[in-house]
Amino acid sequence: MSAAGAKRRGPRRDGVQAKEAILAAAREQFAEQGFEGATMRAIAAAAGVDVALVSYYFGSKSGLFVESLRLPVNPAVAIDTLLAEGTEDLGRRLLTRILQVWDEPATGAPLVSMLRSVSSQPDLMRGFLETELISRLERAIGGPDAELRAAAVVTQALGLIFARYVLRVEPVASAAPEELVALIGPTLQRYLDGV
Amino acid sequence: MSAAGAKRRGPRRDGVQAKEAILAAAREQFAEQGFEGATMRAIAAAAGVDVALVSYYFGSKSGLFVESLRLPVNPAVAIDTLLAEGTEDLGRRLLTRILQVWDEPATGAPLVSMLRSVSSQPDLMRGFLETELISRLERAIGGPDAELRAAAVVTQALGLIFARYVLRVEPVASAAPEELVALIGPTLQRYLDGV
DNA sequence: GTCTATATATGGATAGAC
DNA sequence: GTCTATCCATATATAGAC
Repeated sequence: MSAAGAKRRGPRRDGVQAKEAILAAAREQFAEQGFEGATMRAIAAAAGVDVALVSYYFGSKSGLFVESLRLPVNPAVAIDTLLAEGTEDLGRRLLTRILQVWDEPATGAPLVSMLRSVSSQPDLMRGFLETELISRLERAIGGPDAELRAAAVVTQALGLIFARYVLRVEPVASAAPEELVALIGPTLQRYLDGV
Repeated sequence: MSAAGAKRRGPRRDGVQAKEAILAAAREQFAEQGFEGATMRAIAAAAGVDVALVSYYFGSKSGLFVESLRLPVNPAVAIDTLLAEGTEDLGRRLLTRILQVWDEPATGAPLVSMLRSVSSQPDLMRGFLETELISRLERAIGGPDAELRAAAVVTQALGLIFARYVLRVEPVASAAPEELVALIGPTLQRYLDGV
C-alpha cells in the first residue's frame, strides 16, 4: 500500500499505539544512554515513528522523561512556575514546594522509588539535573558564578531529599516542613543571591 | 554459655581466626539488621567469640563497621579529631577535610562504591549517620535544635558528596575544592552556629 | 491527664584476671 | 588472646504525686 520513497502518513496499521511505542523506546534509550545521551531522534527511530510525533505527544524531552519514569510532576515545569512568580523569597518557596510534593504519598512515592534506583543509573539523573534544573536556575539568578550557585542549590535540596525520604534519617525524616523551611530555606536563598 | 559451665580460655583450636570470624559475622549482621539493629553481642555470638574480643580487635562498633566495609577512614574518628581542634571555623575545616578524603582516589574510591550501594541498604547508613555523625555533632555544638542543625549539616554534606562523586554533576564535579569551601562552608557554619 | 521518679532491660566500652 | 566482671549511657516501663 505505501508508496516507495516517501514516508506514509495516517494511522499505523500494526496495532501498536505510537505513544506506547515511544514510551517503550524512551525507557530503553534513557536507561542505556542517560538523559543527555539519549536523543529524541534515536528514540523516534527506535519506536518507528517520526520525531515530530514525540514532541506532539510529550511536548518536550523532559516531558517524555517524566512520563517514561511515570513521575507525577515535572521538576522543570515546577521550577518555571515558581520563577514566573518572581525571584523574591525564592529559597523558601522552592523548598516549601519540594516538601509538599515529596511529603504527599501520591506524588512522593514514585519519586522516592525513582531516586532509589539512581545509583545504578547516574547518567540519567546527572543529565536531567544539569540540563533541566541547574541551567534553568542559572539563567534565572544570573550574576557571577551563577552556574555553581545554582548547582549548590541542587546539592542542598538533593541531600535533604535523600536524607528525609530515602534514608529516613532522624530528626530530618519527621521534622515539620516549616522547621526545615526555616532552617534550610535561607541556605537556598544565600546560594541564589550569591551573598 | 558452654555446657560444662565456664567458657574455655586460650587460643581457638578450630583454625578459624577470631578476627576473620568476627568480620564475617559483622558483615552479615550489618547487612541484615543495619548499623543500629546489629548488636556487638549478636555479632560475637554468631562468630563464636566473647563480646570483649570485638572491642579488643576493633576498638568500637564504628571501627568494626568501617573495617567490615573496608572503608579507608572512620568518619566518626575524623569528626572527633576536627572537634578536638576547637569549634572555630568548623564549617570550612569540616568541608575541606571531606573534600580531601573524597578527592583522593585511594580513599575516595572505596567510599564512592560504598555510597552507590546505599540505596539498597538504607538502614545501614541511616543508623551510622544518626548514631555516629549527627549525635556527635549535636553534642559538640549544643544550643536549641542542636540535633536538627547537626542533621542539616549532614544533609548538605551528603548532597554535595552525592552530586560531586556519585552523579558527577557539573559544575560541582570539577569545581576546585577552594571554590566549594568558599560557597558551601558558610552554610555548614550557619547550621553549626544556629544562625 | 501530665509530670517526675524509680525500676528494669539493653547494648557498648573497659580493666584486669588468666 | 581470651574471658569475667563491671561500668555507663540510653531506652522503655511502671508507679505515684500533683
